[in-house]
Amino acid sequence: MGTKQRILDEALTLFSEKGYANVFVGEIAQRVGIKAPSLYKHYKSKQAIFDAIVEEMHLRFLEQAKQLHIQGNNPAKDAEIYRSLSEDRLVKLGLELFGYELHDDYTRRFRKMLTIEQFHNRELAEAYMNRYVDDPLRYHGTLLGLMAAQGILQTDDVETMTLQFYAPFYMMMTVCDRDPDREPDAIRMLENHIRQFNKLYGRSV
Amino acid sequence: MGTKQRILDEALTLFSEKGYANVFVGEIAQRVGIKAPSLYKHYKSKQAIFDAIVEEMHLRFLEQAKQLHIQGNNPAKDAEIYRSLSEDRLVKLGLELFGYELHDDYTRRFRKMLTIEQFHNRELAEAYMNRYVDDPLRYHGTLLGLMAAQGILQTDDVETMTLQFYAPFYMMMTVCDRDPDREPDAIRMLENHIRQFNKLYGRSV
DNA sequence: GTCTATAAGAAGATAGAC
DNA sequence: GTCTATCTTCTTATAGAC
Repeated sequence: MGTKQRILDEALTLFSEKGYANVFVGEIAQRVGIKAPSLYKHYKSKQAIFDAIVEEMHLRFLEQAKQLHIQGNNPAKDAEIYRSLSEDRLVKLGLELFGYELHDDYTRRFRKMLTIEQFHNRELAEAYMNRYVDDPLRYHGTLLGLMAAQGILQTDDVETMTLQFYAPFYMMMTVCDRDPDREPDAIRMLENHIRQFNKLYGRSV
Repeated sequence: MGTKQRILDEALTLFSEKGYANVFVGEIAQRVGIKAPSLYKHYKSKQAIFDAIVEEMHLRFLEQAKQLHIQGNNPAKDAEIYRSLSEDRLVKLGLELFGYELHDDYTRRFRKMLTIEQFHNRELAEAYMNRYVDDPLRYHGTLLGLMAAQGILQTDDVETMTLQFYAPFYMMMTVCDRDPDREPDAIRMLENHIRQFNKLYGRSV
């Protein structure tokens, strides 16, 4: 990794742990293994580093959202896949998605940074909500909606069903971000959640 | 309100909007209507202001948790009350609790401050989780558990049922903290959630 | 308790040699 | 591109008059 990218990487780590204002340029430089003034050959200011991180994050989020959309673009097929899934397989899929959010290093650090900075930056608040509320609700809404249309799940209110499916994942994610030690318990609870959801909405047990 | 309390009040507002590091002592003083040096007659440092806020918050949270516990202390009675509740009344109760969290000024500002500062202060992360994850799960768990024991709700897994009940409230709270304009929609969704929950777990419609 | 003036120090950023 | 030395600005905090 080049120096320029390493600066972004170390800065992101620090911003996600302490917030922008609590990170000093010298600190970033030190981690990269250079002195603070050298850093200014790569970025013209501390703010420019932050902006570059945000831009990189937007690109990644956009790409990930697009991939979800592509998958969601052939929804009949997706729903067909889900129809044939055993409950165990469904649990595995759900927990894999959760595990990815928690363990993908960039994703996790971006999210923690957004959590800290959201209240004094409207753009970041929107990014957070798109990524962790609206996009997932849309994606799972499409999928669960198709399963409902096919009679795999039974409901006359897909929006509410989707909220009930996704909200526990969201909550447990914020818990594990704060305290990674709670991950095993979170996984256990989410597994029970998926099985229970499956039962409640009428899939065979 | 005395000057000493007004300092805490204005500081809390600023900390909840920008985070500790982005707030300058002069800014707090200005809002109170005094100059920065005068502020040091009331608190010996910026950190002391922050600490006083956190202490006040702990006291409030403790008291509120105690009230929940007192209510939860006669759980048979509580469950009996819930048994006789109409669905409409249940919806109203749930949304009132939600509205309190959103609109009570101190609570809202404490929570936003905690959200910002949680990652570089373990004590604050714990306070957040107690207040917004563990206490509510315990409280609602007790209540829903009693309703299940009396056959008002039907489940063999109270913990999961409680997660499914509470998580949507939690998620919508974080949404409204970021963008208060979304509150009407959040309320609509939560109302649907409560009704659906009520149906799914077997209360009469 | 509030003010003005100011000290003390930290942190972002630049100059210029190598 | 990296360094040392330095500038500038901002911010916390204190001194001392009223």
